[in-house]
Amino acid sequence: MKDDSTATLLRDRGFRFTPQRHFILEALQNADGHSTPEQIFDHVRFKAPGMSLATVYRNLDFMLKQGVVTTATVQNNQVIYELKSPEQHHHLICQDCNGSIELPHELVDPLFARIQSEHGFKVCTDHLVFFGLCAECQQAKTVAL
Amino acid sequence: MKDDSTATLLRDRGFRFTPQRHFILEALQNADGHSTPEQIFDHVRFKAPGMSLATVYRNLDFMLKQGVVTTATVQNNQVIYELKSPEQHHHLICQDCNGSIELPHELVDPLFARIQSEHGFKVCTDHLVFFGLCAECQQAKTVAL
DNA sequence: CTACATGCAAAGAGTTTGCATCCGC
DNA sequence: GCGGATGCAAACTCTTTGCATGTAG
Repeated sequence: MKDDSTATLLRDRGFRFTPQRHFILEALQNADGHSTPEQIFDHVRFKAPGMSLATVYRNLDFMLKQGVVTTATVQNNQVIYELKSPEQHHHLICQDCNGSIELPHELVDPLFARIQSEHGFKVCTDHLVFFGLCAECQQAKTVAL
Repeated sequence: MKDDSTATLLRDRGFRFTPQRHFILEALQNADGHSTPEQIFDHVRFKAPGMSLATVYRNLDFMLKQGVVTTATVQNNQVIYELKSPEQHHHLICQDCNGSIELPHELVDPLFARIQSEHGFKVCTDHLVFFGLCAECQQAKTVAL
């Protein structure tokens, strides 16, 4: 359970580990990869009816500051959250089936290195999301034509 | 003037080339790289007082559909627009000085190729924006410490 | 003259905030 | 019991939409 370590972490810093925070973390664990605040709220509302959407927003922001979650802004102007994991990675999201694939940072790093060497620019975005078509959906598209 | 060709394009398709559209294109040309709807509105309001923000939104959307402009969603959850240019490129935006650098697609393409070969995933995002620190601001940061 | 466009204002979606109350530690 | 956290509702920002009017071609 990711919960326990996070609970300890927060308490050590003088914060509390409330049921609400527990359910939010749970939602993030269940959604493999990425969740919008709305999706998290849907999960959480089911577990703890009466819980407020404002609490979801406040806690996502709070956990972001505490380094428990990361965020990425994606195409359709939505913010997604995910649990921060030890190895840095990114996501490929299929615009047809909405499935998500993890992309290890090793593939992206050469690009960032070239940007640094050729433009002197240090990329700070630590979580990228690329939209496109997964193998199955590409296939489906080709067949359909 | 980019205007002329766009005017012809739109008219050929049965649309009009209004002064408002002219000013919006002008704003996009002046802002080298990227503009938010708000920034475009600021430019345009100066040239044509009385012009509506709704018109800016409507026309950005319209020109996106017509293939005259492209869009990208960036970090702080803002949408930026830019004139579609013949060679595909991306942007590096400095989070300190807000300056922008063009990144040719050639640098990004190897990554997309690897994503395709290793994950069978075809990336469809055609305009990326990476946030980070430009050379000068990195320097400034280092000195400051 | 006829559709396409515009301006205005109101409506929507998504997110933040103030304040009284609650509850983890 | 204290100070952080929550719920509720109102406020705020960004964007879209309906409708009457204007205007490019």
